[in-house]
Amino acid sequence: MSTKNKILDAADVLFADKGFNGTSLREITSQANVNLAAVNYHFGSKKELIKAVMSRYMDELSPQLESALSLVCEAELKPSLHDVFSAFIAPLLNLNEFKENGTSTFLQLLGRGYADSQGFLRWFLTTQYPNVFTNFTKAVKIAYPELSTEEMFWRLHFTMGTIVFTMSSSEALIDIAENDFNNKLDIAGVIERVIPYVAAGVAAPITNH
Amino acid sequence: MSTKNKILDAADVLFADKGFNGTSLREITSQANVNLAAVNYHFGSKKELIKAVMSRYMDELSPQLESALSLVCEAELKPSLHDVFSAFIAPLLNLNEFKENGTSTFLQLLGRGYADSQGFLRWFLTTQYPNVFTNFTKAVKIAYPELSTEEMFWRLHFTMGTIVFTMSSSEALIDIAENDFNNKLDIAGVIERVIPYVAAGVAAPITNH
DNA sequence: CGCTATTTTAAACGGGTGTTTAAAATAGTC
DNA sequence: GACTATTTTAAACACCCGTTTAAAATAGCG
Repeated sequence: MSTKNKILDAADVLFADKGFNGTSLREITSQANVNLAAVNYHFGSKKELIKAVMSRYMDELSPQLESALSLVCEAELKPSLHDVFSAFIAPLLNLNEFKENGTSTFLQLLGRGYADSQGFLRWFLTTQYPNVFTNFTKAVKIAYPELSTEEMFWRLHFTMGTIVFTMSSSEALIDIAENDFNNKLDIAGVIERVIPYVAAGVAAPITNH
Repeated sequence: MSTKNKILDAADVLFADKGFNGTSLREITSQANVNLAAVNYHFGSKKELIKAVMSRYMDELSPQLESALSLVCEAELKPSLHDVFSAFIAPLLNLNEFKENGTSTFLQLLGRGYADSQGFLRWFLTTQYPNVFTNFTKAVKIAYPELSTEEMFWRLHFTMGTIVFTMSSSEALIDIAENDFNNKLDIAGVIERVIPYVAAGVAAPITNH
């Protein structure tokens, strides 16, 4: 395997686990069994490495997500919000074939990206992969046309928050759930539980402000 | 003002803004106009300072929260989930009188605590202030008795995630919303919008797994 | 005032950080 | 096989970190 990929593989697990600021290049390179200077040689800087880690997932995910969402939009029957959110399941779970534990790693990385480094990663993702966002809002608009654009903006960000936060602490939550309820879930089980929640949240009745 | 309070006031704003790992003691002490060594003199270590920052808010918040929740539980009419979540509004907004921008600062800190430092703050809060959690689940149980304990566990954590994540990026979101919709919200406005969302999420119909 | 206890201060400590350098090793090509 | 281009390496760089030290300043009190 190339040095570049060895670094990426070591980096995304460590980044997901301990955050971007919480992971040093020395941890990454010793985990990857490569020289410290290799990161700056191949990627230029730590910041560029972070972008590369995210891009590897997004390049895999975003085409699948776009086609799944357009399938929902062009269906014969008007899709429900549950349909729209369910469109995310298959592409997300496919990341597990792309890389071991790919789904939870990616979602944890997403959570880290929103918390760390005051939003530079949010800017990177929304400017680099805008279609995912626009297609998603389009699908929601079809499923729930009464929702104003502003209300939708807020509810989609609440949804983003729910997913991202849940996944970034999913390992801890899965452990607690196993201890307290003797019910061993995996990441697919968590997704199964969060979809009805966010679908109902977005579908909440409109209140006057 | 005492050195101790000058440190606490500077620390919680910086912690909320840049995270615990992302804020150095030197930033804090120079912002507070005190000597670097004062942190270790008055608090012992950075970790203890973090606990002290959180405790200052929790000691103010948790009694109000407990009484608001018991009021909901002991009402004549069976409370709705919306009632339960609305019980949080007043105590949270009261933090603005306790300290400038107290509400959003505290909620941002909560979000940081869940992301940073692999959950030591979650442990600290749940062991130090367990009544908030038990009273809350009790209230939800009354409002929605059909929900199994396990399903409730998950939905309450989804809710926690929604709130915490939203608030930790609330400033950025408020800015975007103002630009795109010419609608200047404050933190109370965001809370007003998130309550229907989480109430509907927790109230979502039960699915079979 | 004089004495003790508390608090503040400047300086240093040991260690970790991302990044750069220049030499050594390897790969690719004529 | 010689020569260039790419990649890897060990070492150093300059800087920031949390913490500790011991002296100086201040406060409290009989």
